[in-house]
Amino acid sequence: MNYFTSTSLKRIAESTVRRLSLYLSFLEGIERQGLKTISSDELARLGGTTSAQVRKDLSLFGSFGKRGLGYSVPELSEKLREILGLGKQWRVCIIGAGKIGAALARYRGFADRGFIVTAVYDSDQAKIGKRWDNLTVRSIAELEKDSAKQDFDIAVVATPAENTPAVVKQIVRAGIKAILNFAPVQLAVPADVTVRNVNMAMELEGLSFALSNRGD
Amino acid sequence: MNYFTSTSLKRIAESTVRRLSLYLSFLEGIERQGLKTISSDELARLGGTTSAQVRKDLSLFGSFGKRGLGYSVPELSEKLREILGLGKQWRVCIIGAGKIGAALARYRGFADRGFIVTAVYDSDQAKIGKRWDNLTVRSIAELEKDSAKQDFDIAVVATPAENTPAVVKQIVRAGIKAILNFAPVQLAVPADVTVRNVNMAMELEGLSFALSNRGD
DNA sequence: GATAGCTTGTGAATTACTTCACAAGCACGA
DNA sequence: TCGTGCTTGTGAAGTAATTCACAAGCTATC
Repeated sequence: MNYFTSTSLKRIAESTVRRLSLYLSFLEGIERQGLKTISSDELARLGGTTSAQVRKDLSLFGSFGKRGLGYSVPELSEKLREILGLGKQWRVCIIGAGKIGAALARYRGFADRGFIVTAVYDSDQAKIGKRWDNLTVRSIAELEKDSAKQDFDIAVVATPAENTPAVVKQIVRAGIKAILNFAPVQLAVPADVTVRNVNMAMELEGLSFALSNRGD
Repeated sequence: MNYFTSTSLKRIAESTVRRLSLYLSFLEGIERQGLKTISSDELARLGGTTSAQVRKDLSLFGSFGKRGLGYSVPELSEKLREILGLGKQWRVCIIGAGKIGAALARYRGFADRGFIVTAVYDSDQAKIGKRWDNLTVRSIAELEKDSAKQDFDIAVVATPAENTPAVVKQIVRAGIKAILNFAPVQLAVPADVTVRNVNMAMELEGLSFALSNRGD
């Protein structure tokens, strides 16, 4: 199923997708508590939004609730997992075997959600060949060739800012269409490659701004 | 200077603040290259946005450019640092001495930008008292009392989901007004507390969604 | 000191996102 | 079977963010 083409022609906003993700995490908690149904109003309260927003978000993909009753928790979870593409396992490679790369390679949250780290790359000769748990750090030069075999879905970029543009070129050349970027630079990629940035400096500066500009 | 009250009455959107942060990082790179001026058009290209957007963002805070010339790189950097509140040092405490907390405590990027980690807390007796570089892990029970002395500006939450609501209550009670949240839950805080969430699962799911819903 | 060439700053127009508000539908009890 | 109470799904209205488009202003050159 494909929500850009078959179901609807609407472009789905990134903010909507973030909320869907959030709703799913709430539903999983609620499922564990054993509750069977939930209303848009309760979901909204958990997510800090409005019930209309919740219903609108879901209505972009279909009609999953029952009037008068709310949404079936397991059914809606399942639908959200399907919408978000969490039914399958995604093959992830990490580029950059520094501190962040190392932390990510060990991060349990990846595997828990079906994101399997299958390789780690670096350009530093000193790091290439080192073993990390069950992975061996490989040369970035091998990425394109490896990708042909392993068919990576997602590349995680955890390289120093200055190396990043070159690394991104190689990722694109390897045909990978999704990038999770931890480097503090904006990536230049073709339109068919999706990038999500995680940039701690930016988050901290947002807090700094808020603290500096409160009503006092 | 306070951009909510004195300069303008406009509420500044989070997306605007993110972009300002991004512009600043570009300007710093350009400054190192020794270039003296930059146009809104060049900044826009670096940031993947439009020149009108750049000019609009900056115009919310004043008029920093010269028609025909562009913006002075050092002058605009300085203005942005001022707007973002980066002139001073912010006192940061980390709550949660697990893997993420440990990685964050050592993260150089904090100090580089004026965010000084001055304490680490946990509720686990096994962790309390351990030394981390020049910090000792303290009991979360001490947070409120410590904060009265140390006056933390920002709390970084890196606790397991289930402990997080209780931890957040203590942060709020300690009078801390800004939280960087790594826990995969939505925080309930009063309106005068600013929260930024860093949630890797959500980013990955965004990529998963994009991969699942491309035109094919 | 006039002209040409750029680039800003900003109202107006457009596009995107959120909220309102209510008809329609379901469950349950009388 | 009918009525009551609740909750969805969704057009319409409202709000927010982005882009357009152009007058105004600066620099350099002749």
